[in-house]
Amino acid sequence: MESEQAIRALAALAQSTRLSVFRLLVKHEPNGLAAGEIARAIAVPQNTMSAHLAILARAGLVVSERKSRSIIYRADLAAFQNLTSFMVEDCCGGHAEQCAPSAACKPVRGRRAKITA
Amino acid sequence: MESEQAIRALAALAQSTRLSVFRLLVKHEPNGLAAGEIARAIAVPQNTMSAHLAILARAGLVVSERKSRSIIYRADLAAFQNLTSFMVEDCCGGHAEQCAPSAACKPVRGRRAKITA
DNA sequence: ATAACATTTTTATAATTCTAGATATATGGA
DNA sequence: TCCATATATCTAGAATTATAAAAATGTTAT
Repeated sequence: MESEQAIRALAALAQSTRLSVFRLLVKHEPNGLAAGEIARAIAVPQNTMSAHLAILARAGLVVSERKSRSIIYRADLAAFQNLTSFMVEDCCGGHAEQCAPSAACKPVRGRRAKITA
Repeated sequence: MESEQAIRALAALAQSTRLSVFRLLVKHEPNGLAAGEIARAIAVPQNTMSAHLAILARAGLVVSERKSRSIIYRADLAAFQNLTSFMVEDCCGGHAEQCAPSAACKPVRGRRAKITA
């Protein structure tokens, strides 16, 4: 992952409405939720929500698919995992065993995340 | 973790200088690095860096400790892990086994992160 | 006490982002 | 075709944030 993309993803999540949306979509995996339902659930005007969803999509954290009149949004969990792995890359200079009793350094049980699905 | 604190942490990381600092400090766990060394390593004026470090500290992502004239900064890996756990809380409505082949939903092997060290 | 060093605080300007009203586009049904 | 529904785009004012120069604070050694 490139730094620029990581910044985009973090900036997308660093806003209360969008963080709520992402967490809501994580809960609704793997079915997803329509844009209108999301706006209603979080009580935000639909055009404002549309702008927020576009930012999350551009950051790669959610994916969308049209289904009849609605557009269904889903959280991209693999993208999220790539992001967190990027942030703790080369933890403790590559000697994760020196780290505190935190699993942060080995987010995918030791191997480097490379999930692209 | 509260949403407000998560926003603070994400906003802290959503800036290129600060993201570089955090990743640098993750690499240097568990020893940490002095503020001046960080500024030099990332080639940023020391007062600018000081402001960025303060933001990371206020977000709880780094901790500092004076050591003689220098102030040593360290990444707080447990705080980072609490953050990522918060973001995928109740993943797939609590049925993580329904999720994609991504470990994002089980960041601490199933149990909920509660590390405070 | 004075000087040198390490870091933080104050301050101001420039740039970016949030929000939502108005409007536009796309889909499905009568 | 005409209408209702669902979502996106345009736009602009309000609020927030990044940056770094200047000055202040705290620490160690002589």
